[in-house]
Amino acid sequence: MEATPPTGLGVVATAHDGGPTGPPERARAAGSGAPTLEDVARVAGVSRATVSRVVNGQRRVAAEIQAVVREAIATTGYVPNLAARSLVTRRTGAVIVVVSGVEEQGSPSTIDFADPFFGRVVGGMLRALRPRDVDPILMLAETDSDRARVLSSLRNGNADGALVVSTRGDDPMPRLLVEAGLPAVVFARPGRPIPLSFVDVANRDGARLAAEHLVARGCRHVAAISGPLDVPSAQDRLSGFQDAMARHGQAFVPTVGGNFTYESGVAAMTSLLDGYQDLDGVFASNDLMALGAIEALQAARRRVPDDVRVVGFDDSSLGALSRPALTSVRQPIEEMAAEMARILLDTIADPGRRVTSTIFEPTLRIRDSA
Amino acid sequence: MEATPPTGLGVVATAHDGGPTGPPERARAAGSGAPTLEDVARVAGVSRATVSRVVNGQRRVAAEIQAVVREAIATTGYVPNLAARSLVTRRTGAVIVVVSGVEEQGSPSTIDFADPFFGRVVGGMLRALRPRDVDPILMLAETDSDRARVLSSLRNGNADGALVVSTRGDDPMPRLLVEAGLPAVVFARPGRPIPLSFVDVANRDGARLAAEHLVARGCRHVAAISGPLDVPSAQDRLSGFQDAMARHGQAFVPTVGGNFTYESGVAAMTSLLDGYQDLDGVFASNDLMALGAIEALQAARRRVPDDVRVVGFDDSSLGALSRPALTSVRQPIEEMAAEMARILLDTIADPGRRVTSTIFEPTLRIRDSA
DNA sequence: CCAGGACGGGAGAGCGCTCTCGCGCAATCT
DNA sequence: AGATTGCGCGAGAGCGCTCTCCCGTCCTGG
Repeated sequence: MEATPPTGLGVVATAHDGGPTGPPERARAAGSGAPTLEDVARVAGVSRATVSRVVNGQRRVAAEIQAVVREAIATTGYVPNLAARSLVTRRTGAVIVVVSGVEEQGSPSTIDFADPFFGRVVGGMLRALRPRDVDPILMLAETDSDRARVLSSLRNGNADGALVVSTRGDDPMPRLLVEAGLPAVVFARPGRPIPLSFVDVANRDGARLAAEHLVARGCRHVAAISGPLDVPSAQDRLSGFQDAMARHGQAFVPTVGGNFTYESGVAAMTSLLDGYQDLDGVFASNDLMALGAIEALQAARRRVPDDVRVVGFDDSSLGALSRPALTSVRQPIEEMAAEMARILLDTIADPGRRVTSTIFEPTLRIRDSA
Repeated sequence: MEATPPTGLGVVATAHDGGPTGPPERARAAGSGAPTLEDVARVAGVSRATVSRVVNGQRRVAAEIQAVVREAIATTGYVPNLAARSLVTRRTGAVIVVVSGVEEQGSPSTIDFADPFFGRVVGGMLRALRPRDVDPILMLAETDSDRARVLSSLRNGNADGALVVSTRGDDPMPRLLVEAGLPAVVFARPGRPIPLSFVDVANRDGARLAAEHLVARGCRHVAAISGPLDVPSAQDRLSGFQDAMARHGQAFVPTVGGNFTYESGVAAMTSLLDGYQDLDGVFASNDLMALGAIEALQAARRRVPDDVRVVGFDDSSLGALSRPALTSVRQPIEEMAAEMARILLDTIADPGRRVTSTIFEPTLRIRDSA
């Protein structure tokens, strides 16, 4: 591996040792301060083009000239100006991470930044982006104007592509991106089928895992708390769970819908207890609702897991810390996010690339609640 | 819904209705697709400079010409190319959000993206940045080379400034930024005093709130679980708590140090119980440790809050969801983050601006644990 | 009635970079 | 030996934008 660009605070200037051929000019011109290609070229005694070639490692450059140029780069503390580069290459080395939600009347936003999910996704992307020297620009997309802003940023090369994390099934962002022909990858299968790459977890398999675990633990009367059914993943989790239970003899699974919040979990469980006193197992489509369900169960004097077993979905850090610790279906969020980044980068490099999807297998994280 | 730009790889063009004065040229030149200032100028029948003035609202432009230009902009679907603009203005309209940690031998990173703190900070910044059309670029800074990368990005105008969130007291990032003379604002007072703007919460006041609450609830034998004392905030929280207790007659507060993790909270509490059986109140320097303390207390058959009252610090979402729900000192993270963004933007706009610090008052969020 | 502003607009010079083109030189082929 | 190829380098043209000049026009005051 050849020496990476030296960087070094950049402040400069390892003493300029009156280079071999270098004229007695200063390494830095008067300008704004940062050394340019021109400066490096002068110090190295070559042309701008050659320095550019060395920096980008494009065409072959004689070894000795390379050495001289590299030294000149080190001497001047040169770092490429990305605006200038991107102006001509039409590549920015940046992608937009769109956190997309749909504005609601009730709450100010569907986007909950305190949700650890958010950080885990971004963290996963970062780990995959950084090695390829790509930086993520964060943008919110709640309103139409937000979405327009994302689109124009992309359209005039402010960024090379988008990684979209939606909080709702009916989010228009993915469709807009496809229509604009922009490189993008979304987290979770979009509500309507569109030609767009995505990564997802095998939601049905995760639900099956939960079902089989409850059955194995001896549960005979289980219920489900589902998410909003317009969200594909909620849909899959529910039907996957129902199917698996049917396969184990329980034809009918009492189900109440929630909206992925803690409160909705409490409410759903309460209403479930109203109609079905003999429940001994519950599957909630996410951890927050599972936690709410546990709260409602305890309020109703049902012990967890002794009387009723509860399984969640997400394996969030909340579930690990609550008591009883929550048994939950784990989706490898970080890896999924990293894969999104990889797919996007590949798509940007080769726009003709087919739309792909990668489905990750969930695992069951068994703790105390079931 | 109006017809969105017809797709096609951005190829084009709301039907050009043979504009008023427009020559029969196409609105878009052959080029790469995106319309440029030149295109707009041609359609509007004015010069590039005039269009630029309208776009940037700089000098006065005759009202009617403005109208013509605006229409031309709409017709062509023009959006400024930020790379080109930034090349000449040396402003990018982007800031770097540096999530900074220090590499450790043990764990792969001190940065925990699953921590809701992270998302809340970013969310707060976003809300303040967006109205001023500035986008955050996310960067990790764990290694020296990461830090060098942040610095060079800044130095060559890849971004205008940095918002730094450190996870450790001895983080070198703030110092490096100051030395390089780059605009930056950090979250929480830096370990060593340096001329750098920051926002923080009045940690001592928060600790006092906790102390007074415990005293008011009748606690007579309280202990503290502190964070690493090289972190200024941990230091302040502890001494603030000790001082406040002293003012209320308890001269000595048994203290055990933790490292802000759940496990360290469990360990600290366990060791505290070993030495002091009659404890009736505990203050932990963050919620995670408070939660750990509660776990240890319950394991030792102490009821919370009946036997021992526990107060945490952070008012994290975890604390709200745990049982008993955690009483905690709340710092307005989102507002603090927003303030960071504002200070940074002001500093960028006026580099001569004094270094400032804004300290936020914490409040006590009383729930069930105390 | 004419000089002096004030103001609105155009021309053009770059910002720092990449990339195509062409030239010179050495190595290879006929 | 001459002709041909190929390779490495330099020259120079922009990428799309802003901004400083400068010039023409209109308004105002002496």
